[in-house]
Amino acid sequence: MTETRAKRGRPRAFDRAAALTAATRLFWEHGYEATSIGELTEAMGIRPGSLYAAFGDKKSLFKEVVRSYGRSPVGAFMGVALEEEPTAHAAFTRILREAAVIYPDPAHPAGCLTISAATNVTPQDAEVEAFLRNIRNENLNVFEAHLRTAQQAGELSDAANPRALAAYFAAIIQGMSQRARDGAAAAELTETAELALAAWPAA
Amino acid sequence: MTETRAKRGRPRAFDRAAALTAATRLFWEHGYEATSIGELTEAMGIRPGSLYAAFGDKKSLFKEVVRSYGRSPVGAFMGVALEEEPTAHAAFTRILREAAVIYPDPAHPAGCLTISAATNVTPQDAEVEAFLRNIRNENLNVFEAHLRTAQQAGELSDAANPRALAAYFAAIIQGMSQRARDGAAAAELTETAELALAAWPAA
DNA sequence: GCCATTTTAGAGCGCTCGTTCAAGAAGGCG
DNA sequence: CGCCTTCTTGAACGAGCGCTCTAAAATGGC
Repeated sequence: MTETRAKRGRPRAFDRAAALTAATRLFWEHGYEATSIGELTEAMGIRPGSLYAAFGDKKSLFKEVVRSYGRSPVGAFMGVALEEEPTAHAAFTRILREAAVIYPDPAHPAGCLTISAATNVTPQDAEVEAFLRNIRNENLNVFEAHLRTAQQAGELSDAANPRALAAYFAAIIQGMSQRARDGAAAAELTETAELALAAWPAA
Repeated sequence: MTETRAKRGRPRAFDRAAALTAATRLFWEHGYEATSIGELTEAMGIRPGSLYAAFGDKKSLFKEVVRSYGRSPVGAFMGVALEEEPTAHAAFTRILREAAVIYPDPAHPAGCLTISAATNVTPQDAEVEAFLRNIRNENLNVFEAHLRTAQQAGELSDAANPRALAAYFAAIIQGMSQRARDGAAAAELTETAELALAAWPAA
């Protein structure tokens, strides 16, 4: 399913990973419904038949894009910070500071794909909207769990509310993504990150 | 242009304001492109010809919806708070606390129309996206001007950065709107608002 | 060398989109 | 009343949508 070497049949003439990257860029920039199959095939350098043979329908392609994005450096930096930093405070500090630099990076479309790629959607694509919403709410649960663990370890004041703090960080991150899409530069977002960190409960 | 009494000709058979409200609800819920003329005419209780005669094309209708929303209680609460509260701190406290209650209010679609109604858009409707983005960035400028004035009046520490503080509040408000659309209740958003207010610079 | 298998290119499917048009209906005004 | 103006209705326009189909082309296995 992942990288099975085709034995029989005509070999694929295009780079599947490169095509997926091109699709990612389009969905990231314009969102799910505002990206047409025609734009996708042109950017991916293939014809519709090849797209449907390699990725299934548009919905499947989008979900594969989202999964691939979640494994990429830009999409996974939060999980990496939570894993690598020794304390919760260090982890969230790093998350906000990195988001401030990553979100407006001109090397890719602004903001976070998971946050902004399926916000305006027709009723028949509500499933796609829910797919991303579930990821966002699951990330919030990861934040909460991490903060709760930190509290039990004594890193975080007993008076603090892990769920409330997690929701606060989720909101500021989503806001920073939106601001990046509205043109905010890394300098502004870094100031926002520093101000946001003032909410960390006093020891 | 606003409410000119029609003198000659067949009178309009529908309530223009009620139709605008119905359109507002749809655009608010699904966004600009994900709302079709067919859905609009059905919700407004009119036929396409009547829509085009009364509101112009889809873009014009949307812009009128946005302007009308900006004059409604839900759309204007920030400006009201800035105008009514005696200090900048009181104003932003009120803005965040009210947003926490208004955004998830089930009496209307979740979140802020200006923030979320044109985020995913095809290239040919980029103008509509820019129309909302300009409003958001203009609101940010209003925040900054208000904070700058407060600083000159001695309400805000000289060490504070009005632009950075304005951008921070803009980000948290946009994040709260997104969280409301993701299902966050007033209780969670109120906690977020209180945490966000911790960023206010010490006197 | 042929067959089975897979991918390719390109045309085209049914459907919905935003928008327009022609004809009829409903009021004010002479 | 009959005219002028405006609104309503319902059908229809061209364009683009997601997706599929047919044939030809390109490989490995026998």
